[in-house]
Amino acid sequence: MPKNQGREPGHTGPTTDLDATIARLHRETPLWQAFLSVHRHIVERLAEQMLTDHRLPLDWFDVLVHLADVPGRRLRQRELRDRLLLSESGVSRLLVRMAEAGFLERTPADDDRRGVAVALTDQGAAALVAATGSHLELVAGLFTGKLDATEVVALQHILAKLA
Amino acid sequence: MPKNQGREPGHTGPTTDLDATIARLHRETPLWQAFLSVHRHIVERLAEQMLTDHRLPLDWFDVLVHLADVPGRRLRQRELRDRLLLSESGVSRLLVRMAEAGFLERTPADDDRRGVAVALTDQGAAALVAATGSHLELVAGLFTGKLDATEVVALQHILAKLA
DNA sequence: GATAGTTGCTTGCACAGGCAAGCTCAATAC
DNA sequence: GTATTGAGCTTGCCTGTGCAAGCAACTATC
Repeated sequence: MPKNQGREPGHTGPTTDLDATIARLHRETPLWQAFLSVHRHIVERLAEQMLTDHRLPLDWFDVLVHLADVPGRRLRQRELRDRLLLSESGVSRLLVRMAEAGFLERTPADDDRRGVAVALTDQGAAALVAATGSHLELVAGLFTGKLDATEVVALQHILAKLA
Repeated sequence: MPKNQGREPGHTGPTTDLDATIARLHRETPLWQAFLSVHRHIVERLAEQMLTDHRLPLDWFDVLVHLADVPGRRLRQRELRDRLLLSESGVSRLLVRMAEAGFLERTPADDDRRGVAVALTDQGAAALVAATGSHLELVAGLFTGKLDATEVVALQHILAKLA
């Protein structure tokens, strides 16, 4: 690997800056890179499995979970937006698609006539119930299950500090 | 919170299934949810900072890092594809855009005339050098720096088991 | 209560990504 | 050699997302 090509020793130039930058990256990011890598691979597998086994995009599953998790199985669109970390338009169109597919119902909110209330349908609930089992199995297989009790506790602690 | 509405006690139906599903989700996913949440928030902040402070999408920065990290600052397109976890077409168009912006050069590979070799330009190297400092600071601020030495080791260990 | 500002949502536009089809070149079989 | 298969990359089409503009309804101030 040619370093500092065609430079007298001691000379400082752009190539040297670059080498220093690379060195810093090597020193300071492996942990973060590992975190990213683990995340990517698990999410990829979860999404793939959800889609092939249940014909359900993982995002849709997430929406179903959030809806089911709330009293009355019903949320304002705005609230979903917060939980999903999606843009307003993104949520809007996502929910339209899911409503067209029959997983939820969009009705005008009763207390605010601009607003839209999103309610889980029976079909949505059924899809959620059907998909959850194998999803949790895979989460366990790829994540939780790979760690022993001590590590789980440690990770809980660490993630709490990072949140 | 109304549960089991309009059902005699002991009856088992869809609502009960749903409740059981929710209960499982509550029991089995909080760790995974925490992981997802931490990942999302950090990535969001890193991407935002990279874009506003350096007019550089985080994906582009990643490409620059991978290119700079390799002897000769040059990679086959196929190799980048592996490291970036992107589809072939995705990489192709991403690299075209970055080449148009002057960050890298796409030339035919010398050993394989179908292939494309991607080489870091001086401008690309300069952009990387300029952006890395504040990026690493933010990574430290949001991630590594929030953990003490023991936790770092623990997390390394955990991520290695998950990889 | 009118007026101004804000909030919740939708829509037009632009852009990035995946898939599948296509093209060129390489490798292998014969 | 020729033929077949496959690898590396690009392009057309479709989908999904964000941004900004727009609209309707709510709130606050006067």
